[in-house]
Amino acid sequence: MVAPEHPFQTLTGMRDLVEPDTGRRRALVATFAERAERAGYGEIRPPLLEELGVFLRMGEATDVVSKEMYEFEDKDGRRVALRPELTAGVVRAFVQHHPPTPWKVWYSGTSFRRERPAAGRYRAFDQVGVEVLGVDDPDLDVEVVALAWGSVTDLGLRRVRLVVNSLGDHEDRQRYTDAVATFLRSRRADLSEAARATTERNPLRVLDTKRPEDRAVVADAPSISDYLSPESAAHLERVLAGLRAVGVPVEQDDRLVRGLDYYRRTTFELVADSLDAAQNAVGGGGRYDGLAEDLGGPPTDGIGFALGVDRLLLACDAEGVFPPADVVLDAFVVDTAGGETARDLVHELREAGLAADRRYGGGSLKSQMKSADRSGARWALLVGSDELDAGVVTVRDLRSGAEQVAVPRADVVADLRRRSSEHREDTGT
RNA sequence: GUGGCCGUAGCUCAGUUCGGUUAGAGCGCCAGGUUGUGGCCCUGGAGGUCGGGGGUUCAAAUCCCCUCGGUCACCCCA
Repeated sequence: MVAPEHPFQTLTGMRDLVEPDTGRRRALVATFAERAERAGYGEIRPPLLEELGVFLRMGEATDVVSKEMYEFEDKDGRRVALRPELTAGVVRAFVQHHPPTPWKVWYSGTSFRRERPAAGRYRAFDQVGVEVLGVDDPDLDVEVVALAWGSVTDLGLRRVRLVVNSLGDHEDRQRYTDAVATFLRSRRADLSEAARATTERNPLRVLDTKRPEDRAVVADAPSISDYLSPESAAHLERVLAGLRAVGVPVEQDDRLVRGLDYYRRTTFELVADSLDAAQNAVGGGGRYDGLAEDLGGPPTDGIGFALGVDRLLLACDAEGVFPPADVVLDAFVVDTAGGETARDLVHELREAGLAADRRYGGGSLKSQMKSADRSGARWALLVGSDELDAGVVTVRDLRSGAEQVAVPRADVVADLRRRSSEHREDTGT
């Protein structure tokens, strides 16, 4: 081994997550999983690495495919890529295993995009989401969108809006895209240079530009609502009516387009008003009715969404909700009489289901008490030479300041269990 | 990928304008004050390649170039 020239550090856009962030993310995923499973969804964990072709259906013109994927040739000479999202992999799994439909799955996991990092945007990022394959019924759209909405409100977020639109079926979308492109070319002189380039590559993307000069032009652009087939329009109406019926506040926005090529008909986005406009989309999704066929399967309707965990938590911070929970310790053992009691007692406490820790390497009573205090433990269990001689352990409440008591060594675990359950009842935890 | 700003102790930052004693503060950490008691207070201590490399200079945290990382806007997207 040769020592590195520079200390190793995380790659650009990647980070080490530690407590309390890790615990907060566990809680977020648990909350999401609970809601999804209540609605009949089962968990799926597709691999992080897939054949490159699985992801190309997102659209060759999208940045995600054209320049942001971590792709390489493996030692077998296959073109492979780290997943930039989970939908394509889930649909690939559907095509590969042909499970009975409807197939309802939820997921949580990390994806990778080689972009310039920004607030709430990393090169390795976590999402939670669901996909449903095999159902063409607008009431399923209602279920999926309501699930996304509920997942956000479960966290306590209030300043989030749900925006819904329809891109129509394949033909609608194509006709509309052509109309938008024609319109934008007619107003070419008024557009920014970047928007002119986007017009030729992916005209719909221009519709949600954030540049003021382009926004003025886009305001005059044709509306998708004039290009929807009667079937697509009816589908959208049924979805909107359904969401209102179940009490999900929804806004319709005929300028909402989503980045990936596979979206058809229903599309939606969750926008956090508490975040800066650049990264305020905390989640989004929609129908992708042709995707399974594109991946070699039978024609199958599909719909799903993904929520960005980093942005959700950013929004939670901005609203002061869903705070990270402290790690709770029941007992901290302080032993200045040789250490055998600490060694044995923490083990007994843990085996009995209590959370217990101690300090290693000895130290004065004072310094061990400082460790006990910092640990956040509810009780300190003290063992000095006096206790050892008397066969007892001194139990000290570190929060109330109440008088400490001597408990026979043999009864300490049972005593702590009793105190702990009483304490939980008191605090309702 | 383009442009702006930033990088000094574990953390948050001062010092950079106009180069010049041993590079500082608060918090945190360790120890003592209290030879068996945490939090508050007092005292002391440890801890720094000034992101890295090169250059200019008698002299660089400070000026110049390159580079790495972060951040904001654009692009794109969760």
